[in-house]
Amino acid sequence: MSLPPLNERAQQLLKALVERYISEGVPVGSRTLSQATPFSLSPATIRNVMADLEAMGLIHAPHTSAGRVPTIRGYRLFINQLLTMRSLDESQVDFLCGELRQASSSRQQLIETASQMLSHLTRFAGLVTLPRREHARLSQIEFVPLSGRRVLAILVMDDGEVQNRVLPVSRDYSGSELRKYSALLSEQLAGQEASRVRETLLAEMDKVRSDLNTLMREAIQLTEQALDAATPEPDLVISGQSNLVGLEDMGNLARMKRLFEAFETKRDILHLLDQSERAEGVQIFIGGESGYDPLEGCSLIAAPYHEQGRVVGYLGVIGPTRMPYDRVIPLVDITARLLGAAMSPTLESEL
Amino acid sequence: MSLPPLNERAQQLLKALVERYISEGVPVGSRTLSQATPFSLSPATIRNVMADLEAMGLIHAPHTSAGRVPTIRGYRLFINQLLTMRSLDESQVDFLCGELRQASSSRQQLIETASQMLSHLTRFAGLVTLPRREHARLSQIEFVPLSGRRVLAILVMDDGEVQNRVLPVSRDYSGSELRKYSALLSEQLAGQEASRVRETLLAEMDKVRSDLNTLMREAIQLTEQALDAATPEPDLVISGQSNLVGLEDMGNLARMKRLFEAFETKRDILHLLDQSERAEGVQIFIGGESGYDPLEGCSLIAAPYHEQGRVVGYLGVIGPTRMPYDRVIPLVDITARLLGAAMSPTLESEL
DNA sequence: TTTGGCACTCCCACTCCACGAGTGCCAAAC
DNA sequence: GTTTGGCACTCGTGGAGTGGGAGTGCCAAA
Repeated sequence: MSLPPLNERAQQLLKALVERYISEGVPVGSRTLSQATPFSLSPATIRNVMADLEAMGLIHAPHTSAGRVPTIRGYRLFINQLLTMRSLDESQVDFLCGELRQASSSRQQLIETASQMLSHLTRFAGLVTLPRREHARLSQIEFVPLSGRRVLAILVMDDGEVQNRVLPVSRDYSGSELRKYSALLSEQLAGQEASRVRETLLAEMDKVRSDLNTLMREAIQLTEQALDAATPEPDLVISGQSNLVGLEDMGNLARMKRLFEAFETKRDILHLLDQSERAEGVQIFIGGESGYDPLEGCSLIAAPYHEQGRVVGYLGVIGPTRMPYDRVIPLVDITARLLGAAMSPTLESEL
Repeated sequence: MSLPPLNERAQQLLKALVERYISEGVPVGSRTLSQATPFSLSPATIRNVMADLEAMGLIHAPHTSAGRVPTIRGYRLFINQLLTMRSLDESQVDFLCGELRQASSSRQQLIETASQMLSHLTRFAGLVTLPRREHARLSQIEFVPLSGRRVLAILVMDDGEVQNRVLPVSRDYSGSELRKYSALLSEQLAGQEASRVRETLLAEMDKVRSDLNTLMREAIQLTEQALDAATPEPDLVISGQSNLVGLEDMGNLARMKRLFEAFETKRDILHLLDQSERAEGVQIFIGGESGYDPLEGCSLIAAPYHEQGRVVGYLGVIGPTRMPYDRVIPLVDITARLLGAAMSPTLESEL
């Protein structure tokens, strides 16, 4: 697969070509490149090199008498080895910081702000997954009676996250009865990780099965129902989709339609983001590289973000494959850090 | 403005023309119309009538030798006076019913399902506003201590709606202290309409101002903070936006971009929906009729939906102005009714 | 190994043209 | 007075043809 390593000159020429193509959006010819490059080589020499690069599948000519355009493999090599990052615009970082700080009172708001910032600062689409709450600790359970054989269950996590759900039940419960259950269970379960609660419940259930302690039994049943109902789908906040409408290099309408369908489904994009689990830093998916069709012509720049030192979600940017990676990558990186910091107030000194 | 009323024949011709244009999407000529119309008139006669219709601003020729296309005024007349509704497809109604029933356990789910159904059944974009909860009654207030001088306030409404918010506070509160406040306030406020609670609080505050009853004072202050924070923006759920991508008669990309920006902003569309407050039934906004630019080329079919006999929100469809009104209008109508029924379980017999 | 030269290819924008659909108008027919 | 057929006219559409320009590959000379 990987051919003999490129020599220095070929690398520099590829770099110049990709940069030029990204900034201009037009196939790059040998003449152009000979002017834009530091070693003064004649167009003819450059043509020879370009022929090699094409043979290696790094660049490609749309037609005989056009310049060259990077292939996906070319972009990949460029990003992995040749890209020199731009330093972040300080005013942008300040802006980002400020907006996140302002939104830091609510988790939901924080996520939405981060997504909007990503789209606003890149002029592409911003994505942020909602944080996984597996490791949050249960702090309190409340049951509230509703009319018509329904009970409202409220699970409060120690970080202020609240999940609630209406449970259909088989008989009416009084408020005071439910308060008893709440007290009973809060005592039993408070401080446990939500993911552990189920086990504890099962164990507890075993204990009381033969028992005639129906009170405890009902309490446990209610809680199980609540847990079942309250485990939410992982979700995704997308902003600035409209930025992608009418970008000339997003290709034809049919492709754009598929992309927007993917935005609505969310599922596949979430799945893709999860793949960046392995890596710690910024990950880049180019075009349909990952076998995911709707992203053809697009790239996804993604990074995990942390809370209390644990990866809880991902954020990123979707834009055309021909995007200024040198600006976008650092931006995604810093946004992930800042969001993490904003979500872990005790560790705010981290940055 | 409104010229002498059209005679029967002109009306029928206009009707035929609009129907034809909606189904074919191509300017309609006199020859075509003469074949498609019951009274057998020659093309020449029809041309005379069409000249009249054009003079009245009801139809319009894109260029000299093209057929005619309805103007906005033409569509308006068609919809108000000439349109014959199609009866609903029974299998569609069944489907709709089933999906809504399945989602009826959660309000949020119900809204999302309704929106998706609208977009799925029309193949355009579906909109549903979140229900206004002004008249919901407060059922319970809870405060939960969090780390770092933060308190979580939870407002539970009697219909199972829960609003919660993290409040930054000036000192740490203990759980037992907060429980006292909860009890105090729930007693005081439970059963009141949320919109009234603020008044009550103000009155109460007056009473205790000079008093040294700091407990009550703090409780009131916390509640006020919670109320301030918990009044959510009215929001809008949009589905099937991608259905509008690449619809040939949505015009150019720039227009589509504006439309998608409007979808992201939501505010203006919400505002527009609110205008249908006056009317009880289905309302139709054609193109930029309402002076709202981004909808140029589109129409909005909207209807209010009810809960317990009160209008609490709106739903509708956005599609190209050239849409099959005879199918979409009844669909929006029935969806509004079904959603209302699903949200008012006690009145389920309504349908 | 690099370079200049040269023939070649292909896209793009432009023009020209024929065709067809549809119109407006007029005079004849009903 | 209304309806109709006829006719000249207009205009968009699509295909063919054309010249220019950009860029290439290859070759022979430096």
